[in-house]
Amino acid sequence: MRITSYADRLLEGLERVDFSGSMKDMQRNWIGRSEGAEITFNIQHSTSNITVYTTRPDTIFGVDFMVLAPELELVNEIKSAEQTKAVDDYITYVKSRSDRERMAEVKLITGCFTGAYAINPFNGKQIPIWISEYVLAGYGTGAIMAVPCGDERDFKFATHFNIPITNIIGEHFNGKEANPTKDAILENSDFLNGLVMRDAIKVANDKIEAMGIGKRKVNFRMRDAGFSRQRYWGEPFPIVWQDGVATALTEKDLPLELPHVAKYGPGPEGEGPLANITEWVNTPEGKRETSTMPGYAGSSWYFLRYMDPTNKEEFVSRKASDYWNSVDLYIGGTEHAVGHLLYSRMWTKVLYDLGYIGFDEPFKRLVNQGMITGKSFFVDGAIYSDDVIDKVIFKLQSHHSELPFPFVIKYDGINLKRKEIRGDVRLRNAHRYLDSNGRFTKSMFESYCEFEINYIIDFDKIFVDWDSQNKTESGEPYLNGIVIEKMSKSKYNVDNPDDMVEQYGADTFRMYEMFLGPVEQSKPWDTKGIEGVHRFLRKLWRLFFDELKGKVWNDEKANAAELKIIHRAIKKIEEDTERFSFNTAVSAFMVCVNELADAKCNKKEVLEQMLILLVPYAPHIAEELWHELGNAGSILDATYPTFNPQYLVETTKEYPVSINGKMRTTMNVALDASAEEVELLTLANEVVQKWLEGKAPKKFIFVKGKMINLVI
RNA sequence: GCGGGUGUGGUGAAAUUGGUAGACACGCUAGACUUAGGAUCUAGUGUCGUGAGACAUGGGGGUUCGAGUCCCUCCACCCGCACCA
Repeated sequence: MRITSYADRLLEGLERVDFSGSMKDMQRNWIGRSEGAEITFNIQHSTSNITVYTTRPDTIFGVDFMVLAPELELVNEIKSAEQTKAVDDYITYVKSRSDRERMAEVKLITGCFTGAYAINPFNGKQIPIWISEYVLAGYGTGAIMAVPCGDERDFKFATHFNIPITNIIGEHFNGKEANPTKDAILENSDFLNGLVMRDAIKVANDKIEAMGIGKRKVNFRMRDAGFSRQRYWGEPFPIVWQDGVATALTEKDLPLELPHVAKYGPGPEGEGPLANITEWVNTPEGKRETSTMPGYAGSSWYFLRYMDPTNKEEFVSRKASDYWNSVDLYIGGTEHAVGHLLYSRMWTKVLYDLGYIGFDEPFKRLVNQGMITGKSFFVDGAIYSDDVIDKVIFKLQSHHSELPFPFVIKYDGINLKRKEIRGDVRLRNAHRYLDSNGRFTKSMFESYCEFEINYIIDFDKIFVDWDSQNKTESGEPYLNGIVIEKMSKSKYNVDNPDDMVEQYGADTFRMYEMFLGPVEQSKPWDTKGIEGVHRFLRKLWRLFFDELKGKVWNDEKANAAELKIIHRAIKKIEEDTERFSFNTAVSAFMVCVNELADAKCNKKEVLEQMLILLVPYAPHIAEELWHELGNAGSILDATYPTFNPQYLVETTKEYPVSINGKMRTTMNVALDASAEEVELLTLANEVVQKWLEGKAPKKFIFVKGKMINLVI
């Protein structure tokens, strides 16, 4: 799927949407637009040439060598007779290395001289051509011009292989490290001499294009995406094949649905599971395509279908999509930043270009909820008895997913020995075995092991070896290798929400998630606090029904104090909800319920207002109590309460009184008192007089409605 | 390495515009009611100090009558990306 064709528009569209800065950065970074030039170099004693991509054509006179990706066919063409063996050996070496190894050993400098030379088109200088795995075949042209005085990797490469370095930036280059500046004045650079590099880029590009040896070029890091999967779960392609020709199904045969299958095994010759269902694959028109679409196919446009879900003619009518327009608010995680959220933006643009919808960005506003983090426990090594070391190590390396646990050992009581395992070893699901202080102690470890392993070994040794400083008050040792990280099945640090919903109900769970902290922040998951929210909902219920007395709610008229309580809540909850501050809104509900309980207010007039506010936070209990109050119809159709400021009007304020900025006492003063009146009251205050010690204050500061401060 | 974010009690956090730091909860300590409590209610709970008070928002500096909030600087942790020429 040619998402690269939309790269520029995907960048441009980011200017028009309300996404977080980091989300925009991640997408920009992923698209990875760079402006530069392609320059073609002739090769000495050869009719072939090399085209490199560079963003710094201004450094063309600092080129000391060229580097090709080892995979390029050109390498075999140009390698000299003397270097053939070395080049072939190097290519073999590169092929033997996995991507994993390459990534893990970025700092390892490897490479090989090809024996060939390129010619600098401006000064005719011979430039040795090397190959190295640090140049990627898939980006740009797979070839670079190396400028060691200005590029860190080029510099390290040159130093490693003793390639002489040309300095084109004078004192800006110290010979010890590259300087990637664009602000230096060029030297040793022929027609670019004396120019600031930033400006020289344009001059060099103009000259390169005028000479016909290259052209300006924009590159993207983003790649096109494969659009088929050898899997069962995914939309099937409405395509049949006959004699190698693909034909689309006619509309009367749509939609094409997945056939039901008994099992999902892979098909023959690496095909997907659908290939096993011959009665589905073989049609009179030919063989069906057996690959299915990737996950991002459906997720790229489902929100459009929601606008017109029963439409049998089109995926969405223009009338419906014009009415609903793009999504006003999307709440989702950053993990979709460069997948789903980029693909759906592209699809929307495609559908817009085809005229099917009238907007080209799917989501107007995007709020990223923070990740829920979990505690993971690690050990950096283990103690084994000799007879099982080999077995355990083998299991670690070859069956990592089946790894039982590094302490699965038979301890013979004598032959203990510490064996380092490469990398930390995760104690799977150890977070379920913590003491009340969240520590993984020796006794918790014992219950953990009974569950996981067959043999128990010398615990004291493990715990003491780990860190002898870690002791609980009772002297019990505990492990300290805790990492707070993303909660994830693959990290074995998850808690299943279903269990909590089972125990407390969906309202409690929902509200607790909101209560944890700001939506956009990542938060540690700790189920201890859930009790507080659950208690709140029970307390709310008791405003309506008493355990012994039954119904306690009544139809009495609310008094001023009660109206003040509920209107303060209306104001706060509405404001907090508007700014996505759900945690403080939940606390406002708690304050409201606490105050109503203290005031012994069980009045329907007040309570039903609160229930309507509560709908988005605890929908089930709100709906249920709404009906208990004798209301017909759903609470969802009730009118949202309107805040009335007159219930909150105050005539006096309890002012904080500070001396030199430090709060010393408070004073109740009428809100309409003048500054002069307040000053007299302040100076007469007992606490203030004590601090003044008979002296006159240097300065009196009064901020109406806020505070009083005396400088002495 | 580059980009983004976060640091406040024992814990999750609040403080929306520079104006009473710790709201609201969890946990903990007492007590009440109870055959019982994993129910409910009451009181207390940042640290030090008998007290008046002193010290407290990652560390250090600054601006201000006043700083969690603004400025400079350093540190730690988390999340992305990572040989992108």
